[in-house]
Amino acid sequence: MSQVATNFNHRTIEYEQLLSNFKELLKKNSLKFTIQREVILETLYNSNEHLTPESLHTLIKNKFPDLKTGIATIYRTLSLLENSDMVTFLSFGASGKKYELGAKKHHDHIICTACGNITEFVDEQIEKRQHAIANELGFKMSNHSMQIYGICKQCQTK
Amino acid sequence: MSQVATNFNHRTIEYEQLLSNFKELLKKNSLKFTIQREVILETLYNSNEHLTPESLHTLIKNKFPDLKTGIATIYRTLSLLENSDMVTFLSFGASGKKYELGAKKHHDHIICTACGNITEFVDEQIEKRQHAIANELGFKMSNHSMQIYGICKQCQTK
DNA sequence: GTCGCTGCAAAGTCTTTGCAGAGAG
DNA sequence: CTCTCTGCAAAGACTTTGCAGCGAC
Repeated sequence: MSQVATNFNHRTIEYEQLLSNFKELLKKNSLKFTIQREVILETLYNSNEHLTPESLHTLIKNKFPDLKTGIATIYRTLSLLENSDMVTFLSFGASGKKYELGAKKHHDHIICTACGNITEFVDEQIEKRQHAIANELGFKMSNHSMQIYGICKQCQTK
Repeated sequence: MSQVATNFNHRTIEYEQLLSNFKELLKKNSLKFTIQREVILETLYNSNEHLTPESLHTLIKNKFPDLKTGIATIYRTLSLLENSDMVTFLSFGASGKKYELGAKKHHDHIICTACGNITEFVDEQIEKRQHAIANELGFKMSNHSMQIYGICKQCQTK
């Protein structure tokens, strides 16, 4: 186990669970558990934001300057996580892909077009209708997402 | 007026309306109405698909081989249309941006992850809830979008 | 005639890939 | 010890920009 890990400050039962899922996934595919992969997962977990590959990279470089993590590794790990459904990417607006941990409960997003902030929400009625619609159209639904765009309270008062 | 235009086969009142909005928009900004811009608008209008810049370019090259429309012009025109809200882009899945005319009535999308096809739909209940949610969260809603991902009927039987 | 537009090619971004050495199992 | 990972740099894919000649008005 890595030295680095002992520096993390937001370790929780939830995170331990996530980490062990990840390790299991790796083992099942004869992949290796490396410091880089751990740091990426942990950073995604500890961030409240939705991260781009670039911002993830910067965060990691700042927190672990000695690790010299390459951007290519970030991309490789994100797509590994994405293919294993541990992470979901959002591609709202202009600014490229943003990633979030998919382990979290399903939710939708409401995005402020002024400040770029993203708030999460869930609405049961909408969830139900989405299933109904997929059925009506003969689709076998695997996933869904919804975004509302607007101006948030704070930006309205500015 | 261009020679080219007389070749189009799906001219409708709706299209004429769209075209005249476009011309007005151009005039207002002292921009010029060119054959290329006309062809792009018309091709977007006549296509039932959601087009990528690349696929738009190919369509146009095939239909008007003499025009030698450059890909750069496609990009420039799409972003002009986008900034004027005449066109909306969707960025589902992996395959980059797809554009659709925004003049059409609002609708959501259900996407087959096997064949990539996109079907449009509208659901009143969902529309209502979206407005309600934005209100609850103090957002001034400007727009929203929803996607359902799954496997379509045809792909299920394959 | 003026001034914006276009195609082309070059330059930018963002993302992926090849490779040789490092490191997990 | 084996075989996957990693960082680096080079290559790709996609998009934007600079420029000189063309064309709408």
